[in-house]
Amino acid sequence: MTRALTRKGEATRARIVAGAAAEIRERGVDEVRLEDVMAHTGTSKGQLFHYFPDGKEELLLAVAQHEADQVLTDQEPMLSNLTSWPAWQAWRDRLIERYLAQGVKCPLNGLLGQTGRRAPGAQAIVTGLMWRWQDKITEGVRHMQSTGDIAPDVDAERTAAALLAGIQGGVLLMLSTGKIDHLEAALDVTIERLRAGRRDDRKLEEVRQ
Amino acid sequence: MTRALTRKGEATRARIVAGAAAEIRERGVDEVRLEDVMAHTGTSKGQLFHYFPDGKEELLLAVAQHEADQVLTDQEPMLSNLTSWPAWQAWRDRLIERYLAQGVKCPLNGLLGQTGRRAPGAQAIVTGLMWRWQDKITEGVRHMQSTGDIAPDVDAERTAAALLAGIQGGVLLMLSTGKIDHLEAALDVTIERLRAGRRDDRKLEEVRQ
DNA sequence: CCAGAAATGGACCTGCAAGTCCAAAACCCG
DNA sequence: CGGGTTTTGGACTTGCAGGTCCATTTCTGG
Repeated sequence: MTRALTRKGEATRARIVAGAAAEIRERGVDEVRLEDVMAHTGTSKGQLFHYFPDGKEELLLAVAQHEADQVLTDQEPMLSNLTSWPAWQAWRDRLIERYLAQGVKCPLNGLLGQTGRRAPGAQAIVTGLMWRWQDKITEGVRHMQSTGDIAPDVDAERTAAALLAGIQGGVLLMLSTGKIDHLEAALDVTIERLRAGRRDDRKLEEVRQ
Repeated sequence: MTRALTRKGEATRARIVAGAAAEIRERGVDEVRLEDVMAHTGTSKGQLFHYFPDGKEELLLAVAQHEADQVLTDQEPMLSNLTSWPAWQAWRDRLIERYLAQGVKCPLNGLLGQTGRRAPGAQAIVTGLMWRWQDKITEGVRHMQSTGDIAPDVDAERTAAALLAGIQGGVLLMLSTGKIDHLEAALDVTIERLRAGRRDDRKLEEVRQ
């Protein structure tokens, strides 16, 4: 019943989701009409409601999932290999690069605020994304602790939460200011301090000896 | 010409803005119809368009300004007196308290994403708010440096940017997770490290002597 | 090649919410 | 008071975007 999609159907559905996502990134959630999606993807209204019987809401949900997946994928393989300071730097650079390229077009922007109220499901998708994201960072911090690059008394979970907050806020501020400074500051200050804290410890030990 | 409001008119206008703001906080920007505002403020359509000739857009702009002003006001007098560690703590506590009380109802939420595209003016309002906010924090950091509580080599501007990003991200994450953990983590980790950095320096100096 | 199912196109319907308009009431000031 | 202005109420218009429907075409499996 729920499974009745031909290969062609599958393709069309994917095309609609991708097109809608692009359109939303470009114009914003509430500026996008179904008609825009149709024009942009070369589909008809019949198709839209064939693949998304619940209409716009269902489509937005699919787009949300699509975009959320993309966010983490774009950070790989760096995000899953935060095992040395150069690796952290590479991840940091990738983030900056990605959001610089993306500019003001943030896929999650609309998802959080507006869509979040409309579709309760969207909220869940975003929340899930954030958890996964934070888990990856926590994992990275723990690994650095295991190699002695980060002091063992650092609360990995808490630090990851703070760093994630900094990233999200940095992106958010980029949306209104148009500059990437806050994202850079949040990333660099946090990472620098993680390193510096350890370096100070070492200095302390060196001096004490 | 631009000035033709009686005291009564002034009052009505203010009532409309305040009512609309409340409604938006409660239901979200795009769920609020002019009719809702009318019902909630006991006004008629004629009045709405009398005080806001450009309609919804102009009203939203007025609401944005109203809310933006409120955000900083709510942090006073702490925000303007970040002159000791207890003062920083008091400010931090005020922020947490405020956002805990506010819950998921963030006035800026809609302003950034959705309204930002609709009304270019709203973008400017939010950006202005962020600048003023960051300036206050920078000032606080500088003051702490002048009293020797924060190391002089700390980049005040950059640190403030990172802290502001953390706050914004923390609030944002609260909107989707419903928990205040990220905001707490962002504030505490950053402030703790500002203090710890200095403490380490002192330890270093003590040990060296 | 042929049923039956899926995919497609597009005309049509419908409801709603922003915006218009004007007449009546309240108000201000000399 | 009284004339002019502001304020108020609410009926009416309008456009639009989401959603419905069905006829037609294309695909799939045997």
